[in-house]
Amino acid sequence: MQSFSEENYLKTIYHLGLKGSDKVSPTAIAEALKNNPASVVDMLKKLSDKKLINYDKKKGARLTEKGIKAAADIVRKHRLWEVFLLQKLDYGWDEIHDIAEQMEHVHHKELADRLDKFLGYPDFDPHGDPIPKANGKMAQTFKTTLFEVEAGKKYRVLAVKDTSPEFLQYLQKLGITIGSKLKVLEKIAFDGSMVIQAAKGDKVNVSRKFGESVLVG
Amino acid sequence: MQSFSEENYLKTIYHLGLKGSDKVSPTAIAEALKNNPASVVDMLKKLSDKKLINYDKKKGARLTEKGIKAAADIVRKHRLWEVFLLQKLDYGWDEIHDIAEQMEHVHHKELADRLDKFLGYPDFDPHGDPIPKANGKMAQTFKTTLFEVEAGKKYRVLAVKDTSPEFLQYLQKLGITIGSKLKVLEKIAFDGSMVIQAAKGDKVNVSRKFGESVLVG
DNA sequence: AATAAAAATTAGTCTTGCCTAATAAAATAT
DNA sequence: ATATTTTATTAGGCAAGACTAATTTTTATT
Repeated sequence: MQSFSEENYLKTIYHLGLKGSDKVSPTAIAEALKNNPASVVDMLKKLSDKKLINYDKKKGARLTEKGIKAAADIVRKHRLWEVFLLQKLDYGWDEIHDIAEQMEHVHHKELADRLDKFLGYPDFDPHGDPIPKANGKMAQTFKTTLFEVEAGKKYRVLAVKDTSPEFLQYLQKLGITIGSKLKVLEKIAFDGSMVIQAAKGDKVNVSRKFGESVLVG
Repeated sequence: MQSFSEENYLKTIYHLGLKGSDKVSPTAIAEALKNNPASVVDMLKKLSDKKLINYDKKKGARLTEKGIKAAADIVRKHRLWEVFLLQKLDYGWDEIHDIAEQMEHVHHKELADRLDKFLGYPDFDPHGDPIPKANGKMAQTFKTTLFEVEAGKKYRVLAVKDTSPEFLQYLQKLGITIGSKLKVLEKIAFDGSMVIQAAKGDKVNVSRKFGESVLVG
């Protein structure tokens, strides 16, 4: 069993490993965790001893099979709890992350599976990130942004990429929430903006930035 | 904000304060937490400094207003999560305590209230213990054990007092679970045992110990 | 290749929360 | 009232996980 701190490192290495194409270095980890690089080196040593990572100055930190399993489990729980908090407790998009950050560390062998079942086996969390399955695999992150879709069609809002209060308040003002239906009326080639209409809203023109922040399907 | 450890001390002092008639002493706390008394003394000093308790060798540890609020909040979350785990995730009576022990430390100002609402404002947890309300008050713990009831009447199982695997397996074997209806057919004065019949079960004679472990209403 | 800049590492410290051992204080028994 | 036992407290240590400062190694620049 890992400590909270160890789990946070594993999670960070997992994310950095998937994201960046370059190696997962102590400085990168330190930056992500807002820790000191010296502390990171200590921890990398510890995680190496526990066979959760392989660390090599050249290649950076790499999760072992065991480490991947542990990290994916934490990410899985994090994202499942986010779904729970949003769907069941009616929390806002901007609040769920910090709470899930705590809940992901709750341990019990069947917890993730039971929660998954209770929530109806969701594939994505409310931020559009795929939820790892029990086997560690995850749905291909096939997110389409509103910006990419064709004019004239209807879509459903699946998630959002931006969780700033400003954006969320704007969405609220437009009557858009997760699950809302949107119709794309027109795409303006000039600046990437588009005219859309929410189920029970007026026609509005939204910016390219807006379009890129809304995930639909 | 308190650390996990501080929260566990507060919770323990809260419970010991309600239960026992005598003072909450370092040894009593140490025993409950399976800690060394010396460690307890350290922590009592710390909690005193934080104005969460008053400690006096004569009177023992007493929660301040602030301490009561903090402790009740933890207990509230613990018991609400127990209800969640049992009702929503279908965990067994014997498993929920340890998980709730972890979940009670998740912080967010509205969390308890939202969870409470989601669960339909339950008054008792699955072990029959009253759930503190948002204001810190709790329903009078008016638990009737099966042992105390009259013969000839029907009751509903509200909770259980004993959570040993042996007892829970026995219940399962008898087809009894939370919410089950029971009919008390006969009470045997000789040894306090009684003949009962579960909704879809046969007549069985159960011991006094059994009767005292089942809470009904 | 020499030098400057950035990254990694080591050494030493701090805080939290626990421990053991030793001592002081209080309660209980004789 | 004194001796014994129990309880509380102090002192000193330890491990985890963070930090700063100093040093070494690596990478980039000229």
